[in-house]
Amino acid sequence: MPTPISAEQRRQDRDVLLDAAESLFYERGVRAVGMDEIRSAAGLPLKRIYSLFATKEELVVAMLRRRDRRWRGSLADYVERFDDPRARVLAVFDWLGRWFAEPGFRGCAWINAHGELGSSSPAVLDEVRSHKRAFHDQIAAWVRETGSPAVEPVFLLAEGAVVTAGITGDPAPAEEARAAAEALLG
Amino acid sequence: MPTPISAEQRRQDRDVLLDAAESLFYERGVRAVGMDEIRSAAGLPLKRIYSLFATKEELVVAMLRRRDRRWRGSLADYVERFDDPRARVLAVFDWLGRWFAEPGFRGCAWINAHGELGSSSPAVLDEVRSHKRAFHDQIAAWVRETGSPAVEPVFLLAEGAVVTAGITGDPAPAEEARAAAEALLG
DNA sequence: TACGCTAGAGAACGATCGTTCTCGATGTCA
DNA sequence: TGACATCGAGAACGATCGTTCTCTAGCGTA
Repeated sequence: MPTPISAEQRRQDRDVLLDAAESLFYERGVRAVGMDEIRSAAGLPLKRIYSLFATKEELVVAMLRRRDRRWRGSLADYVERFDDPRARVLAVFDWLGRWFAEPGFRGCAWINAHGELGSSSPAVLDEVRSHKRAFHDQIAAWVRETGSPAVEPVFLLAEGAVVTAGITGDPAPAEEARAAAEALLG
Repeated sequence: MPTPISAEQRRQDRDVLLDAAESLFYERGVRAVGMDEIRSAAGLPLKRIYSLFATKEELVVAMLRRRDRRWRGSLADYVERFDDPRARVLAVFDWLGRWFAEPGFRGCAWINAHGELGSSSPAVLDEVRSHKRAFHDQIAAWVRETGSPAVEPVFLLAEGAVVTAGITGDPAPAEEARAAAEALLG
């Protein structure tokens, strides 16, 4: 066999590819970014890209899935450094506030993907719904620990803050939502 | 002059065109819908379309603007049939719940447009921001009438409910947000 | 009636899309 | 060393995009 590609090389290429795809898709939207641009950003031959993901749609789904793992992992890491259940719930909004203030923040990648592709790609729709369900359940578990029944309001406040900060470019909704959550937790 | 087009014909064509564009864009996203499809849905020659709007982007902006007038008008009509300030704020969520339950509901057209075009079209971005500001200010005025300072939380709850109902397809967030608003108004 | 203009229908244009194919280079095994 | 499998680079493909152009039909005016 001449020059086969190692499993490790594949994993590494996959990561590089997903990095490029994620930042381009997030920045400009999915349909606005062509495969050629992803290719040049990733520095990978098109052939290799299509050997890793058969279609652009698969690449989008894989990118959303990896982003979900990282995004929710980072959130959990931040939140669970606190011991007090109430502090944990409020920490969610602090974490969101930091995220909103990051340069290039442009709202929620899943909400954006849903608006653009939700009606034409069942696979993307599934991925978006499963991310939102997971985020919801994460919040629900933390809220329940406080003994408060305000699970849904806290989730809706978080979603509202993400969307509003994404559109206005102002991270203030994180603090506003945090204050409201504080009041709702009682 | 041979067969010139009356101002009234233009207005009527404009409406038919915006109707077709609005439903197609809302249903499938902007980039997913081509001008030819809009043409056949509107039953208008391409030439007329481009005499009404010079570019697709202008058509999108005009469609968002007209939708904003209608959407906020319908909300205000519903809400302002109530006299009690508190009832008015809660009525916002009832109105949202009815909207969520409509067939074909697919979230907020402005949030969707923002995710898809916000980073590539300044005109669309402006339109989205101005709609959100107007909706925010509408809610703010109603909340202030109750004497409660909970302006931002009520707005964030509404936004969170719209986004969540749009993704899950379940209108329940309207009631959940309504209950939370009720608690926050005190 | 003949002319001038505009509207309609849709072909055409150049660009770009996602995806596949070609082809020469490269390195491995018999 | 020679045969061959696989790779990278990017041309090529067919489809589709937004937009413009062509051409004919038909009306209003002289």
